[in-house]
Amino acid sequence: MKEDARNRKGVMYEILKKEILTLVRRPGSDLDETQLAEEFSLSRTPLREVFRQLAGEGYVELRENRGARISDMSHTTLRDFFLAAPMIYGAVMRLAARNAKSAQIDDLKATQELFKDALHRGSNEDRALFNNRFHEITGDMADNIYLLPSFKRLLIDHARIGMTFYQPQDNQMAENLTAASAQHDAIIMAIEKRDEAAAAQLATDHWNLSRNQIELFVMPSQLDIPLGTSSIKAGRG
Amino acid sequence: MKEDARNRKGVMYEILKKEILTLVRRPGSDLDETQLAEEFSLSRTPLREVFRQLAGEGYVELRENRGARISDMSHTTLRDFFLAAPMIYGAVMRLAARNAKSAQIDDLKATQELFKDALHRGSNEDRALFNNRFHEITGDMADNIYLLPSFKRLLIDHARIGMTFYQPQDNQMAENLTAASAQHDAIIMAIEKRDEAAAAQLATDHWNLSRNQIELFVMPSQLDIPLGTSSIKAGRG
DNA sequence: AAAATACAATATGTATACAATAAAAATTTT
DNA sequence: AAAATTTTTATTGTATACATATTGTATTTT
Repeated sequence: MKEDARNRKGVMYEILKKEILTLVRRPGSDLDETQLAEEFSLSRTPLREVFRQLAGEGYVELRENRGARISDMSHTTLRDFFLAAPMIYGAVMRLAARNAKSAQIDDLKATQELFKDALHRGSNEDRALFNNRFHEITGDMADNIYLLPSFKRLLIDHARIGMTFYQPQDNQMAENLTAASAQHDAIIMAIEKRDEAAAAQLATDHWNLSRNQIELFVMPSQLDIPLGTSSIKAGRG
Repeated sequence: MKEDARNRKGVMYEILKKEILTLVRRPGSDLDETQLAEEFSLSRTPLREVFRQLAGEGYVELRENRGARISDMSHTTLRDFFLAAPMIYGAVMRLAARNAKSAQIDDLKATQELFKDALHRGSNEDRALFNNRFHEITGDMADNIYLLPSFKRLLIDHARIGMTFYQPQDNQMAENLTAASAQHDAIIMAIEKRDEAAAAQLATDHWNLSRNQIELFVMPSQLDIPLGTSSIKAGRG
């Protein structure tokens, strides 16, 4: 952690973000001002400013006179997420194909390589973080300040949902990760070709894959018990 | 301004928001910490926290070591706005029709009455603020945390664009305001009937009306000069 | 005189002390 | 002993003093 000694505030901001995205800090858990101030060698004043910024971006929730906590994930989270994500992300991808600058495309390719590397190494944290970065870049490419706030909010929970549901336990899950990586490659190509329709379609495909992955996780082994048991699948409706 | 004497921070937050929405504070203008601290009888510490919160919501922009300023409106603002608004607002309206609680519908009706009253009185500020409140309520009705960030960001500039372009100078503009009010009534009805398709269609209609209004403003009098002059309309493409 | 440097003034960022509020513990009352 | 009240402790919020960075002005150098 040889970051600039003067920029402790920015360091804390980045570390907290990463810890939230990778579920090192659990949704709903409290943030202790005094303890964090100690940990990052910062006084409470700049620390509280970081809290407010993170709150504005959706990482944490602030409660008057009662401290900050990591943004919670409720039972409606998945439903709300998959309701909004395809639309927002479809729009972002379409605009990314329209507006991407070549430097951004280079950045996207480099990030995809890091993502693949994390896949090989089997590092869940890095995979989630580079995947997050990959999508953030597409957001920047789209270059529309009105879409970005929701898109970034989606990416936070996308990472956290991914950390929860993408723990390759069986063959099918591992294959899905490979498929996701292939989709990234296809996304890069569509953007490079300025093929808006293809980009928008790939966004949809990407979410469908996510949804399938989650269903695999929620319904793991198919116990094959014929009658009288409540189905987990039904419980999600 | 008989707000709670202890809650000066919240008062400042609300006042700044209103002043930004109504263009009392111009886009791009600086916020002086010392002066505002004086004005609201607050020390710089809580003041800066409010800045960061407003920045998170898109009202102001923070620049390191260089103070805060009101979020700017650039030449691409209108284009970006009308690109994103119909989609986001269409989705919000559809969900509002699906999920609205009856207390929220009552709130919406009450706000619409205040909006109409402001129209009659000819108060541009109140019209913009109650229109803003009207749409905020539809956002709450939609009840999807992933759509809200972009929706709220849109509403900020919707209010500011409205303050710029809805200054009834001629008959056509005044008629458009009446039409907007009628659309609000229709929106309330669609939501109350849980007619999602109608609600989504009204969202589209509402933006088309806005776009027409802006064209009226940008091309005011039709000077009728035949040749050799550059068209303002072309300049916007 | 123009450019570059050094200095002064202003504004922003951080630390700390104190005040207000909420939570926990101990005491009193029933 | 259970409930209610008071007291204590911990945590959050605010003010102020100080440190650092930026901007504008004056001085020096070419």
